Amino acid sequence: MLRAGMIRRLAAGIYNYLPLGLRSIRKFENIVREEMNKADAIEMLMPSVQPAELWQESGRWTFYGKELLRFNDRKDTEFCMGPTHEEVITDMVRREIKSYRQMPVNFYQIQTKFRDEIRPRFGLMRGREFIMKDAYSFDVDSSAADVSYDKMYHAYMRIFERCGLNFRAVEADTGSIGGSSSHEFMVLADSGEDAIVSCDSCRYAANVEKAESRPPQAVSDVELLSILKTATPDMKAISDVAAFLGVETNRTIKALVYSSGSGDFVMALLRGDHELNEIKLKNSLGWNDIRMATEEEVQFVTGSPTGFLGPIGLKTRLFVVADLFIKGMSNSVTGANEIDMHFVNANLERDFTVDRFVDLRNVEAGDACPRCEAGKLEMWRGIEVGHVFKLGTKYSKALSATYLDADGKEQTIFMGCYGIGIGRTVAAAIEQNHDENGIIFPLPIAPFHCSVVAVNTKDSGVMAAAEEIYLKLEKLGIEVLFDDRDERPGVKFKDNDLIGIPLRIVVGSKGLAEGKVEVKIRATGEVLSLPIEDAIDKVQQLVEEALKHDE
RNA sequence: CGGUGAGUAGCGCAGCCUGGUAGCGCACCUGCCUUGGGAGCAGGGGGUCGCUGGUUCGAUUCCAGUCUCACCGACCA
Repeated sequence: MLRAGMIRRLAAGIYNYLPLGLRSIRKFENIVREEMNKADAIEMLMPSVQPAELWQESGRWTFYGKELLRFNDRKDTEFCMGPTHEEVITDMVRREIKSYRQMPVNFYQIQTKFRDEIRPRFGLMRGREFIMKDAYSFDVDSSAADVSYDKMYHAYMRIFERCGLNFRAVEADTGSIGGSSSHEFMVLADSGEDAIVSCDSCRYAANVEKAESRPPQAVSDVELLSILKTATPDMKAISDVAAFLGVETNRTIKALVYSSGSGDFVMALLRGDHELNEIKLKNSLGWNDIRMATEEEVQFVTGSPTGFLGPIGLKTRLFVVADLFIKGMSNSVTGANEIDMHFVNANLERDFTVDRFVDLRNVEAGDACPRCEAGKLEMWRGIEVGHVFKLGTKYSKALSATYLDADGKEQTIFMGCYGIGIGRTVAAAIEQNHDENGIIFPLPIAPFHCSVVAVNTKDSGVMAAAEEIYLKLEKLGIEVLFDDRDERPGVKFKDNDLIGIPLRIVVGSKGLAEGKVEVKIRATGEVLSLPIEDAIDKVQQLVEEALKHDE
């Protein structure tokens, strides 16, 4: 986008939207608006500056951390730049909605938000200031909220389908927004920041952060060998230990110590060749924060340096959670909590105990699908462009947003919230659709549908024909960019390719002598030499086809 | 916040080690020429060398501090 002159950086993570970029953004906004309206959501606009007291009321003033940009006004009252609007909308709704008869209702807005990201990058993909569509639904109870959620889910499907994007809706972790369940909408692109999996035979799809792993049936009747303590000098990594002892890494158990940041520690056990999913661990413990324990902390709680940790012979009482796969393991290798020592033939129950079994590992490509018998998981990279949440009563309770039901009893409102990163979606569309010459915009969000290039601006015949075509197309409601710059043809072609206009009509003196112009389709590279009127018809037909969508 | 690197013309860079009044490519302006895939020739404009202080007769260059940015890690639509 930077190269194509669509945006320009003003400060770290903060961008100017140039005319071309803005056109694309507006295009997408309008698609979002149409589909939201169609799904019975009502547009409104909330301020980007929000009072601290609302955030204190919901408890997120302290919870949200540093990416909430805070500041004081002249009276020293605290404010923040809104990173999201749950508090504001809930505050509004608790004043306005009093009766079950006022629901269901869904409000949305397209607003600039600000999150003071630690590390903004990739242009609009992860800016600090960004445009977002957010919607909030309010319902009388959980099942009504599910209906609202489904409506939004399907509206989102339509939105991204209309943009011609290759995407997946996946189950996701709810992060700091909270709530009971959520789906993310992921545009598939190799440069995506998120890893997602989908089943090759059923409809299961999830973010790797969330994706469930299915352990194999526990193998019974394995002869338990007697446990042995063995010297493993300087063997810290699982691969080293396994190689040294001559076993596969999947016969080893690795132990990791994590800290809540507020004095709590936990030991997590995983099969040696598996990877810990910190989010699963965090959620299973109900912690707000999680980080790996430091070398000193590990020494303190286990009495051993890292690299030789295990569940046997811990120095202090430590809560031990184990991945589900641990259940099925026997005669395993594990650290002895002593420098340069490991146990072999360690067995659950006999040699060590586990406080809780939880799904802790990251799934991998090829894993069995957690939902169906036949399926295997495939892995993709994706860019998160939309996210829908069932919030339940998290905010309505905190801010006491209630209504009176048919019996006149006070009830808590059930909420849902639904976001789409506007700028990010446009950026993701480009990420998914480009080649070495530049952007290949899907027509519905391209800044223009078609361009008209006059090869030689000094040739009055060419200019007249080009202008005529331009005017005729405009009259047909097609968005046309007229490139009448006095530049060499090569320059104009390159620029057209770069900014990704889907269709291009080239008017040159040679073709014009035969009454023909050229229509080029950016996506396929297809070139058609047609008489002027046919070319116009062709463009109109292609544009209509691309904009068509189910009502 | 941690690690790394960089701030010199609009953009990309050189110069700095070994102090002596700043240069290259692209872009820009003028003229000629050229017009189907980023042409050519000639001429021209443009810099408080990130900022502050120090050393020195003299600092883009050496020293100290400071700010900003980029890349890599933990957070996120």
